[in-house]
Amino acid sequence: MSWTDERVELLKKMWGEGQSASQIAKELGGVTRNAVIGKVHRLGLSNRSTGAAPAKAEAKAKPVEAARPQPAAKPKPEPKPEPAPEAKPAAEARPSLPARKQIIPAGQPLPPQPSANEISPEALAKVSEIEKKAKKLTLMELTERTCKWPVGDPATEDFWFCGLPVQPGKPYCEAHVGVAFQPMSARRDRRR
DNA sequence: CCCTGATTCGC
DNA sequence: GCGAATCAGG
Repeated sequence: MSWTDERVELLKKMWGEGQSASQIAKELGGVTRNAVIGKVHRLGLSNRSTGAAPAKAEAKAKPVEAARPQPAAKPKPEPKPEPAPEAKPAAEARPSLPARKQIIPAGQPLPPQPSANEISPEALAKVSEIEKKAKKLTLMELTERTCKWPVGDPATEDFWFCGLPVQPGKPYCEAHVGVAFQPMSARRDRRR
């Protein structure tokens, strides 16, 4: 794979959004995170900071990158528009709702979320506890080693994945493994 | 150990 | 220019 215009563009975009090099590499495909980082540096956009530079000791006297040969064929005069958020489909008109009410759908509410059942009270407590510490990852941010336990209502903005370190070999973190994999013995409750 | 970006240097 | 290897952290 080579750095085509499109790929470079995506790279710039994602890097600007604060995505990690490895995430960008995965998205692009055919490149490693090293390649991404290398390209980032070559493009001269390694510094993500906006003015307030960290206390890094710069030994090299690097003036300012400026003269970029641009053959007036690119309708993109602006170097950096701004890290605008992704386009949202709908669901706006929510400037700020600090005291948002609990949205409890009627009938069969949420998708089968194994919790909410009668599992080990301890396990449940554990879950509700760690969910506060969850990293709240988005779907794209999940990796092989991040807990993929969904939290919240997918139809809402209050939806994210746990994201804590997974239990080796499992798709979930320790706490969520606890509620995900029931020995199916604690559920002899048949009559209802 | 998992991850992050930074740098070097042979290609 | 490219990116694997390596370095230096968290």
